[in-house]
Amino acid sequence: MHAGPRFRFAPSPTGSFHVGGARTALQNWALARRVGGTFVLRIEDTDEARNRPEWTQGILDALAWIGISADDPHFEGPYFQSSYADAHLAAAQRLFDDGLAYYCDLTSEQVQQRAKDLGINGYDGYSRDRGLGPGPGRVLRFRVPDGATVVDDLVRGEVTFDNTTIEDFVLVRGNGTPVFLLANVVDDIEMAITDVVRAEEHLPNTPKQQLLWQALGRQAPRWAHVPVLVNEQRKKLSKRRDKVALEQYRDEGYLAEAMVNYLMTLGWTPPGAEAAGSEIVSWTEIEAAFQLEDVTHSPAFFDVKKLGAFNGEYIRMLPLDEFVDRAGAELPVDWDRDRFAAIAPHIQQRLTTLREIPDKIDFLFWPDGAVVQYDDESWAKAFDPDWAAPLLADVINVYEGLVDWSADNLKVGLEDVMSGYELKLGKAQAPVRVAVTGRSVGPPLFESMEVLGQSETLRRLSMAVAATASGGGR
RNA sequence: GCCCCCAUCGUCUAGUGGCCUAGGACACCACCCUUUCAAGGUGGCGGCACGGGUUCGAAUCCCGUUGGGGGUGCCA
Repeated sequence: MHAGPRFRFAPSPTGSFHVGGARTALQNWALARRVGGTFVLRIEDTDEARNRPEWTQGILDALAWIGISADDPHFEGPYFQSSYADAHLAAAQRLFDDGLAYYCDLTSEQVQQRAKDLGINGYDGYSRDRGLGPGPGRVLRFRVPDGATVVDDLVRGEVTFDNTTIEDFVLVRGNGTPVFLLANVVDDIEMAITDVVRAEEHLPNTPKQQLLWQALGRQAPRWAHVPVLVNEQRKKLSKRRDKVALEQYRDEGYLAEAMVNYLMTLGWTPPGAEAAGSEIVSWTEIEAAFQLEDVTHSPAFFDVKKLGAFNGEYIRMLPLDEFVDRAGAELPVDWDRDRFAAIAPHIQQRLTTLREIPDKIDFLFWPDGAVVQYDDESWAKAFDPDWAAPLLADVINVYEGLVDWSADNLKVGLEDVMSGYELKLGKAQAPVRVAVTGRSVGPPLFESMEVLGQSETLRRLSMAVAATASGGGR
């Protein structure tokens, strides 16, 4: 337990973890650790969520993936909103007793009707002075005081709201249950939260919350509203339209380090990034430097392309054995791990995500004797020249006699053959590549053939020669 | 409707009145390297929304316009 500031992160379980949530979690985490404070996790659970413990576990897993570990001394929780229900109602009662809230018997339809008739917006304070007590169907409303509410925001400065634009909002529903806004504030008070760092979409509700803190006799926390993440249409990232599930990126082979780094550069630039000519920064550096005052004010487009660029860099930075390890998890279980390790150094530089690996090297793992499925376009291009088939035959001859089956020798062998055709390596390798891999692009050819082995390589080469003789790739 | 926020290359951003001929990153283009594809290297394209002020001087301060976003429930 740390004595410092207490940052809260309060996700609602929905079955998937939003990348925007991941970013605010990370920001809270960086701050909490840097200032020696606490990251307080509170699950805003609902009835549905309570019946689905795996949703809560999903949040914990997602947080752990991006480096926010429940075992860390700066981590506290998880707490659950539902377990504070009594406190929510007690607070409501206090507000009523103190005259800071009052009951109203208007239904929402009636409120709407009144607004329409009077030509006003929302609720007009109809029951403010009617002295109603609690009763079935009656809601408890907060008595918004006169004046103005100034929200002092760490990223935006002072934001002033005229209290006349804030209607007497509901605290407790007609059925006796507290609304989210009240629950939220009471929870924050119960958990002694001192810093609320969250997405900008919550800014308009902040004056209500601040008023509630004050009415409950507490000093409001420090607020910070960071810009939202948007899609290419500049709309808030939504589950419906956009790819926002952190788990999905994880499953597609994005590295947590890359995701974390990218997320943190949205709305903030690590100091020194410009001088270094790179935005790739370690978490240690991020944690040491991140501060709310430096966060941008405008929404940021979540650019998967740039994420991919970061991811590629992180993959390339991995030590080879670690790359083999992590990539191994993405491979079909029946693939020979030693064989993969042999080709690994040659594909590490060619990836955006780990997920792409199988498609790039599947030809190394076809069962022996398999019929090569040629890509039509690749075949047509490689075997269109009339030298292709004869060259392949010559290559087979040379390769059959190779004693030391190594990439270097394979290269020399092809070079010997191609000199007779006055070809450059770039051209000459094409039919060989298509014959062996079925495609015109892929990992370095000679290294691939070395891994494939002599007999299987020769078999495939012969197969292609036979196919040219019969007039096509299929 | 009402309230709030925002506005620098296509995108993410640096910039807090003179260091700005507006810098970097991603993307894009060209060239180099090259065993296809990448990676790497070099170079290029490309921006202060608009209009008024303030000031000797404005991307930077003020006002307005326009544009974008968010909020606005007896949802969470």
